[in-house]
Amino acid sequence: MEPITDKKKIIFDTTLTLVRDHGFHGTTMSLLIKNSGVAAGTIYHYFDSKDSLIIELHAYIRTIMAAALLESDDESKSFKERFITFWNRQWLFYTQNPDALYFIEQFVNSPYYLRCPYYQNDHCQNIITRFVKDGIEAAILKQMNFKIMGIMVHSSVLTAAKIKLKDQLPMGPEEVNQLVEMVWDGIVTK
Amino acid sequence: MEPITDKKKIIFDTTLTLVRDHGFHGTTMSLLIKNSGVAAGTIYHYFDSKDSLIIELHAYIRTIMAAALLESDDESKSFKERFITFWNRQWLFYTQNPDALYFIEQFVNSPYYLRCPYYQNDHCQNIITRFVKDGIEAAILKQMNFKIMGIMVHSSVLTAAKIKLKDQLPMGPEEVNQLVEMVWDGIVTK
Amino acid sequence: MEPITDKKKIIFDTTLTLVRDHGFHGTTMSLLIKNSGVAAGTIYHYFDSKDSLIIELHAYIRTIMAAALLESDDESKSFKERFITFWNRQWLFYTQNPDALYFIEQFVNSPYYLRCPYYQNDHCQNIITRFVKDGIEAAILKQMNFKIMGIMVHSSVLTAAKIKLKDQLPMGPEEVNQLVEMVWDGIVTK
Amino acid sequence: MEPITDKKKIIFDTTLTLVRDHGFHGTTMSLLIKNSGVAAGTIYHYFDSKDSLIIELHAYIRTIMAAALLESDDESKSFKERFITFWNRQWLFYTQNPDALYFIEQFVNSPYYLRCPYYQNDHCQNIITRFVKDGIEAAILKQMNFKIMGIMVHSSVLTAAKIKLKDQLPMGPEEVNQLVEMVWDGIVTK
DNA sequence: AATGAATGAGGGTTCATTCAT
DNA sequence: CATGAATGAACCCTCATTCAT
Repeated sequence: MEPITDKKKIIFDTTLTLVRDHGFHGTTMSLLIKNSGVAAGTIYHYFDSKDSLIIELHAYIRTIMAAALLESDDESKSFKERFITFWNRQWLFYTQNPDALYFIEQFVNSPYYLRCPYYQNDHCQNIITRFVKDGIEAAILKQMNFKIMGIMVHSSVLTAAKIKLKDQLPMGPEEVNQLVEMVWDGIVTK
Repeated sequence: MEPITDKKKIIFDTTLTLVRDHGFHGTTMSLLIKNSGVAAGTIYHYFDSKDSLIIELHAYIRTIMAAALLESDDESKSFKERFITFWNRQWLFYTQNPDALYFIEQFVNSPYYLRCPYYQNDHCQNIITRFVKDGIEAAILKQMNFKIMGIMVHSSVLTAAKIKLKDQLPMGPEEVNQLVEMVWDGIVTK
Repeated sequence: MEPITDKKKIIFDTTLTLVRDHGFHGTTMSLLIKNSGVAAGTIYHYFDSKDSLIIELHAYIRTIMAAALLESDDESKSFKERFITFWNRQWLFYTQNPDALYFIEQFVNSPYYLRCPYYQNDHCQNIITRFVKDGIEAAILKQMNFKIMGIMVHSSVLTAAKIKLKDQLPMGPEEVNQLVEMVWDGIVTK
Repeated sequence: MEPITDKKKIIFDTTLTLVRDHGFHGTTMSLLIKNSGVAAGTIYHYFDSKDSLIIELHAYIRTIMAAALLESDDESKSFKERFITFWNRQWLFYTQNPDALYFIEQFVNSPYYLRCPYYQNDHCQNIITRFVKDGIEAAILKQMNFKIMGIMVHSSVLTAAKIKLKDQLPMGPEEVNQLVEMVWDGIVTK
């Protein structure tokens, strides 16, 4: 990925905020122009179209997210401990980047998603999936399709983060621990 | 709920299909007019605006879904068996009504949702939540906030159904059974 | 003119109020339907179109106005006294029927007016004009085109009434008397 | 007042013509777009809405009119001569700018007018009113509310111009002189 | 006579996008 | 690189009007 210029970053960040506040549909180019302070022509200098801006923004978020998730995985620890770390790291990313979460949720459930080149083999969850795969092969986790299990685990993070962000139910450290235990109990071999 | 006139039903059904094919934003009134065969004025005779059509459609789907889920719950069976039945019934509804699933997913992740009167206490999942609550109180299920558990369980159905509908991973009866077991193992008291 | 049925009167009166409140353009058929409580079909039973409703309403107002103005003209009085009576009668009609005044003002300045059969020889002011004509022929009033003088006199009533109705300038009996005197001094032979 | 760009002037002029030909209501945006040759988006680049276009156009006409009326007032002449000059200048403006006259008449009798910031203290007639005020204070004119007299005088010009433009009654220099004399005789102290 | 559901042309307006500067 | 005036297709919606009941 080419280095991201200042203008591009401004455009990305503004779009992200707009999508959170006005939804996908409500994020019009004219709003983006107004809020970013970047001229129409300039935006079209960096992006072919609104669609490709959205798609590139999605890729950009994935890059950031991947960086956040790939921090040191201490292989000396137990598998369960490593799983909990993975789950929490993803949880942290989503809860600390609510704009990104909201954007991704909208993106994945929109026709845009179908146009992504990586649409097939990636649900922003490759990392967790690969880890899960190892667990299944080592017979620590239940014997089932690892991709399905990966998606289910990732979905549990996503759902938990959305509950947290909606701020209508208690979701402190205790509740989070309960949740990870619940997910772990579900996937681990009995 | 008042009886739904023919015209209203036609409008609802056409909208549902359109949202699946073109997404929320791509479902324009002119498309709806063309595909439903109902005149613009007529649509606005029944609905105040496009927005309220969408919101009413959501309420309509929920009514249908509730009816599908509330079929006889055999209390003589074991709690686990009853849970599996609940899970499967919801799964069936989503996989047999993919338009509804797609619509709901878009709806819930859009600014529309915030405007629903029932936004607070209902995620189209009250039924499963109430059941889960009983299980927790009976100490069959883990001691945790029942609303959170309800949302998590419902989310597992939703995610599974989406995997099925995307049709890129195997999701036959066997996989479904594995999934329900996985979810059950997660929530049941150890 | 045929006797006016109840429904017709309701429609007329509602239209008059609507035109005052929302202006000519803002008086839509659907508003009229809602406010009058008369069904769309019924309105179209009595009137060919919105245009003809408006035009008939204008004719209706003129009939009412003519009746109000044609009250006994005491020919034994002096010409000036009779003039003042005429002026005041017209003034009273306009100030007591502001809806009618507002309607007429809008009507006369709209393309509707051109379509009136009586457009040519009547400015709702025939009565004053005929009276003025007598005064000119009797050399009491200045020698000039009597139609022009009639229009000018009528215009003075209209303008005075509008000032009164706008209620931003003092317009009590004294001011009205000053005004009639002013107009009289203008038209009377020196 | 900021300098008016070419596009804005084209839009103004086209609107003025359209309002004369089709009335206020009949001046649709699509007609304006077609006749002006300016794209829809461009019109909305300069004006917030059709309403504000109309309101700004009114302000624009007033500016032009004020300029036309404010030409040299020779204070060495007699008050009557100066009055006649004022009256005639206003008369000339209206008869030479019939579009403007027709527009103003419609505007003043429409709900738009109420939304003007200058609605209260200005009937496009401040100039004549100020002049009249001086005459009253100098006891040349009758003792009465100067604002009312100003409105009445202005109304006489307006009515005379409308007679002229309707072209159904003779309104040559002679008739105009008769009219000014009539108005003067009305307002001057006896 | 009276209703009001149904119509669809046309209303005002916004949109993503372009291009001369 | 950057600008923002200009574009016109397409948007949502309202309108006067009709007609089966």
